Amino acid sequence: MLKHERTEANSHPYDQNRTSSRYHLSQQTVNLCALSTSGDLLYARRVFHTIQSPNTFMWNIMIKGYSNDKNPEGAILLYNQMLHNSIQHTEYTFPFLLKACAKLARLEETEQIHSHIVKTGFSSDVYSANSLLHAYAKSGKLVSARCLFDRIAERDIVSWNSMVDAYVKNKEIEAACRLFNQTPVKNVISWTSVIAGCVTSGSFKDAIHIFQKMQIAGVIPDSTVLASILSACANLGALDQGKWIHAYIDKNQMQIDEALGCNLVDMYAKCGDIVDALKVFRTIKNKGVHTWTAMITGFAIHGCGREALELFRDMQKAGVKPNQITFTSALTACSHAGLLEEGKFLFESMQRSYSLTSSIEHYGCMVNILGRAGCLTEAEELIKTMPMNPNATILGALLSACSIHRNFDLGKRLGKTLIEADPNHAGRYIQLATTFAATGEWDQAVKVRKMMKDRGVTKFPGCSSIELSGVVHEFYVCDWSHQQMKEINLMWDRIMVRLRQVGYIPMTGNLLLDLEEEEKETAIHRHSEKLAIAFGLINSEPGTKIRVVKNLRVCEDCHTATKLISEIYSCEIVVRDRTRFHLFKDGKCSCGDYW
DNA sequence: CTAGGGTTAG
Repeated sequence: MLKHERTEANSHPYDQNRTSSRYHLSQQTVNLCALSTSGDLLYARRVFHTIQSPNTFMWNIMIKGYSNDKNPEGAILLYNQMLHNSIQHTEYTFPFLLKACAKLARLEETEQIHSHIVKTGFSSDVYSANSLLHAYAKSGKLVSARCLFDRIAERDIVSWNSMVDAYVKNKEIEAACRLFNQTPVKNVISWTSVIAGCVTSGSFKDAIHIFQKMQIAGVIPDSTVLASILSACANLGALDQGKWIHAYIDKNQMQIDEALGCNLVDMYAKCGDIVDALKVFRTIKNKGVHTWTAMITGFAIHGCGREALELFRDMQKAGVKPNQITFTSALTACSHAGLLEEGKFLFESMQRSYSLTSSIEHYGCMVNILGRAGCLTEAEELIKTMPMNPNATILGALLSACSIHRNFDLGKRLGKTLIEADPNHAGRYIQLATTFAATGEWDQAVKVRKMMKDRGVTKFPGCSSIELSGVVHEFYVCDWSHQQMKEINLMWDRIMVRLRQVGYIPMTGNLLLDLEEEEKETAIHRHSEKLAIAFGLINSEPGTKIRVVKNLRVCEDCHTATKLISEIYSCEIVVRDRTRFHLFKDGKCSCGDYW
């Protein structure tokens, strides 16, 4: 096809008196259009096709232009044309071409190009080898990538970094760290790769630790690594660390690009500081969909449904189109704030006005919204009529709604289905046992507990963390290893005395039935958030906000106790749950007791 | 004219 077009161009009258300077002009035009970010690839291609016999340089430029495009397919097509026309390669041809293959994760083409590289004698070119390594990694061919890496005679820093990144992207974090440690000379990209690897694998503390080592090694952070670290801070709820990064950015007058701004907003929001999140958000110019979505999510997890929806409208006024994730955030906002009608409207408009397909997550949000409002039949109906099979999350959401609205028949049915579907999930057994207990069917409840025990299913350990002067302290259920455990126990005893004075009764009904009543009390008082709160009260000035981050959802007893503690000690306690924030103040919680 | 690193939900 391409050849044909060129033949047509050749017959064009202007081409009859083509001069050398005209050729240069075309060359420059192609160059400019194909390479500049604001360039016009289509136009470059048109001009390219008017050139009778473009040299390799021009072909390379065109391939490069395509390799940077959203759809780099054209690079491969052009390369085929090049082969077809017997155009000679240069060492510049392969890196661009392989970049396109990498983007498209095209293994077959990568392998073919590999053999071309060998045949044409470019195997020793480190640029081509590194590009090839990267393309193999993107196709998931770790073994081929490593094999190639081992054979590169003169490995440079890019070879090492690409191989580390190959392990990271294929979820082999340990191998990545091993290779990183062997890397002879490291730059900021080397460090970023392992740090990002830690972040994606959930090792947030490791990420921060490695970042500190990076600074000790004298490597200057750039905005990419800071974006990763901010994400780690957001996940940990490490506000002080995050603020330090923000100050670093300001002090060094670093440009706040989309990703950095987005992560700053996300960090403040997830660390419980919605005011600063909004402050940063407002200063960001040219906000893209990521940034808007991060802020909407921030409002959502704080239970600020109205604000989230208002921002959703502002976003569209600003001409930014919401994507599927934006809708998940907006719907989550509705579910946490109990906005039934708004949620329904959003869910419908998503397909109608934005032609976005609803994923199972969106249906999940709707089930939560309907479930919270007590529309259980409607929620069940939605699950039945949705185009995909329900997963455990969605049925779990309906089950929670059943418990809240005391629809035990449906609850029991769902509980059984869920255990069958996911027999290693402890929470499902507990949900079902609790449902039986609620209807007085103790023997059934015991049976479910026993089934869980027999199958060796164990609860995911609850963990709460609290940041104190830049250090994140973690507490696990029934873990006594913290240095200050003695003081924490004494503090908790004192808290208990005052709690009982205001009429608090430990809620032990939902606990393991084979424990004595006293043991049950001990067990719930070892819940990680209670340890963290006691620790926070010991180590901070009276009146200081106490911020706790929990990996699971807060239990009802802890929720009640924390409300009372906020009143007794006149302090604000912010607990970040698995799904949202709870701001405890004057004996009340911002979630309105629905979570 | 070359190669490698980041973000929003659940």
